[in-house]
Amino acid sequence: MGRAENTRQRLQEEAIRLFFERGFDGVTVEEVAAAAGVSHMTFFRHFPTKESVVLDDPYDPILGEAVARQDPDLPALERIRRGVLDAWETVDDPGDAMTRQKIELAASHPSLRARVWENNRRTEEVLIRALTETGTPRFEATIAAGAVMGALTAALFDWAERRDDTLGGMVTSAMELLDAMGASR
Amino acid sequence: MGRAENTRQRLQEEAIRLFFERGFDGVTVEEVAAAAGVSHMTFFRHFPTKESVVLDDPYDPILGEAVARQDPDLPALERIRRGVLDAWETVDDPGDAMTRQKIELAASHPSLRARVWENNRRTEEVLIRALTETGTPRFEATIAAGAVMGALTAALFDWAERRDDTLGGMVTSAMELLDAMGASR
DNA sequence: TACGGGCATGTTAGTCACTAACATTCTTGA
DNA sequence: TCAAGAATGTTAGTGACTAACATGCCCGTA
Repeated sequence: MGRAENTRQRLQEEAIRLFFERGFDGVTVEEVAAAAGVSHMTFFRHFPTKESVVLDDPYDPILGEAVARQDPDLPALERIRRGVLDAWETVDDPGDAMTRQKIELAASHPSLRARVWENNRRTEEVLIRALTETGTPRFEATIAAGAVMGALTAALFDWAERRDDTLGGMVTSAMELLDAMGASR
Repeated sequence: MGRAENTRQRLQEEAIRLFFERGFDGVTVEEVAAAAGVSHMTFFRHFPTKESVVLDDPYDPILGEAVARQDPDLPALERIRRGVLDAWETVDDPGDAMTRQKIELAASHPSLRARVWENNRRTEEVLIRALTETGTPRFEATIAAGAVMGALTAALFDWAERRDDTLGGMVTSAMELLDAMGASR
């Protein structure tokens, strides 16, 4: 691990620790940088915004590939739904303490939640591309991607507040519910 | 219209005009305030953030009531879907120029999009309440609300970029698509 | 009409996220 | 060992937003 990588990791750990202790607004970037033993400029060289030190998860490519892998004859919503479940199994243990803390933090503060949605936008674009490249009309792909990401994110924030299930269990039951919802017509 | 109301409206009109001319980042709050003939403090007394001068639409209660009105025996997703369509008809002409400009602006800039999502959160809570009060389990209501708002917002941003339909037409076909998606199992 | 109280606004002086420009110190390969 | 080049530091900003306090304006009432 190079010097930069090491600094980056220290910044992230100290940031999350401090945000948990005193809240996101209760800690300045200066303080995070000081705790990691660097100046505030170094913080911003590693993370473009204060929020991004909490939210830096690059799931997108895995998700896109998993969706692209589904049977093209299935409806769009179903392909994304199955892709999400497949991708979930691929990822190496997202149930660790650090990830849980990040999700809790993200759910706890407006400006962090807002960034989560902005990240989702990138993910939605990946999903839309995976679908349209296999024949789904663009608008349909857009709606399906929005619906799944909306449901998933709502579930994630709900989970962060209540935590009465594992992360994986929550994702699975969210997708199952979404599946069952359409079944009544 | 009182003095305050008048100031507020001037601020909003000047803000949207300037944001369109020079971009959201190309205009400072100072400049918006100056254009409206007030100081920057007055701006912040009327709008809590720079973003909120663009995003101040209180649809939520109408939507909540429309959803609550639907047949409780229908599945959650379907009740929200129908509620959205009903509420759309209730609202007095949301297809006017100002609204269109606001949506275009909102779609055009990351920090504005982020606020849209944060507003959606309030709307989702209203939807969840309307559903749970008529017997839908909480988690199911959460997923359904997230899915519909996710689909709707994705459609809205897509529309802002392409504008090859009316707003109302887009909302209707988005809801129809969402409806048709579940139909295949 | 004068006045008094409350509401809308102004002034000033901050804090904090974030950026640009330039200087300094490590680190690494030839 | 000695340059690059990478990583970091320093300094001086800009701009969103806040707190505290001062001023001006509009209203009903005496």
